[in-house]
Amino acid sequence: MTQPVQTRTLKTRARLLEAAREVISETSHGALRVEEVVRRAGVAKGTFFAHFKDKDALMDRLIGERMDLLLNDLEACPPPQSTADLVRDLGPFVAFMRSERYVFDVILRHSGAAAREEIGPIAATFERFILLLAPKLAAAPFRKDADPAMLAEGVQAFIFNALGLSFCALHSDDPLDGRLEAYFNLWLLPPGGATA
Amino acid sequence: MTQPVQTRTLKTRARLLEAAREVISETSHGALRVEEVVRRAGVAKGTFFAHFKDKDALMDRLIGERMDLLLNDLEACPPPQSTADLVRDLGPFVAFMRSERYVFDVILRHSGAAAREEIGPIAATFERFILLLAPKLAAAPFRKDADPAMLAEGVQAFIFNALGLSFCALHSDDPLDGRLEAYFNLWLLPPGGATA
DNA sequence: TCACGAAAATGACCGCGGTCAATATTTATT
DNA sequence: AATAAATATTGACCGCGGTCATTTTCGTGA
Repeated sequence: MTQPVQTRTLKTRARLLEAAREVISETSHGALRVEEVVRRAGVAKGTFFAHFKDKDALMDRLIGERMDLLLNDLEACPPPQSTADLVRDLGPFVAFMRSERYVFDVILRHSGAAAREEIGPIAATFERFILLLAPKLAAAPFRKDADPAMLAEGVQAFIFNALGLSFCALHSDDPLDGRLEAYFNLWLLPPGGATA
Repeated sequence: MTQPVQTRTLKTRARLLEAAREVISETSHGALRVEEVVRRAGVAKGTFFAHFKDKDALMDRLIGERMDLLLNDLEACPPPQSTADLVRDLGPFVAFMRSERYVFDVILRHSGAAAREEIGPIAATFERFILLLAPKLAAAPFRKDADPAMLAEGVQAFIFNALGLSFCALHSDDPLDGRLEAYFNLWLLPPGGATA
């Protein structure tokens, strides 16, 4: 978990990560078993926990790296011209977060920094999310009376809220998108706009 | 978990719940072990799972009932005259949610209905939260251009967000309250108010 | 009061995450 | 090259949530 010195360490860790990615690609995040990962990596169970504090730490890393890739795409988008644009641009990112209930749970658990010490990959991703979204919101035709970073934090909060509510009865995406857009309209647009 | 018929069933369930409350009051929610609960209740382990789908279901019920009591107090409050008032009135409710990391996690996991079928106690509490808060917000000197229920949902979202962020570095309550008030100012007040 | 079907309780058992003292391997030192 | 110190690996073991075939208890009708 700290910085390794021996090449052996790097090799082992890489094998563990590769095995984990393999398992996930064949099944799902929620179906991953540490015992299966170490079996594929050809190491003992204890070795896993010498490299990752716990199973959650592995998930933090794997899910974090996936989210980071999706943020690259978001970063490449031009500033949205409407809340509908914003919802669309956020689509893949949100889709991954709701791809599995287990994934969403892990993300929730790590969205705030887990401890003072080290900021985990998922928490870092959300920091990046704010940093990346704020200037886009500032460049968009949205309200100008608020700190863009704060507006971005609100967007994040509404995404979490909508996801939390959506993980139940409904499975089609439309109600989620609609709900998000309604929130964003109230949060981002100046009053007198398209709000009810 | 469904409606029991025999009085024996009621007795056993009541003993399990009482034992669980006892354990929690002596230790914490996170420290509760099913084996300890059944030991105190004087029943076998399997009996527990005949009464509760899993440990989470027990927690859903116990935490839900605590939240419900706190909502009674919130209900008794007059409409807030400012966002600072609102933050103060929400205080006990929020304090319980952040009393333990484990409690917050359970609440997050159950804040949306777990399944189409039955709405759990915690999810029901949040429905009540919206229903209860909306008219108060409508009666408060806040923005009038939005559905009060939606404003209440936003308040909920910001609470979750602030809590998620607060569960890490800081332990004093001031930054949480301050953060909440800042969110509420932007979300609830008409522009041109006290916002930056 | 006895018998019998239904509901409840039992506890041995399993899966899986996580631990740790013992062992093996690498690196540093002379 | 030999030795010691540091680091990585091992796998038997534990804790605890959850299962299920079996047994016990309860309600009901003859």
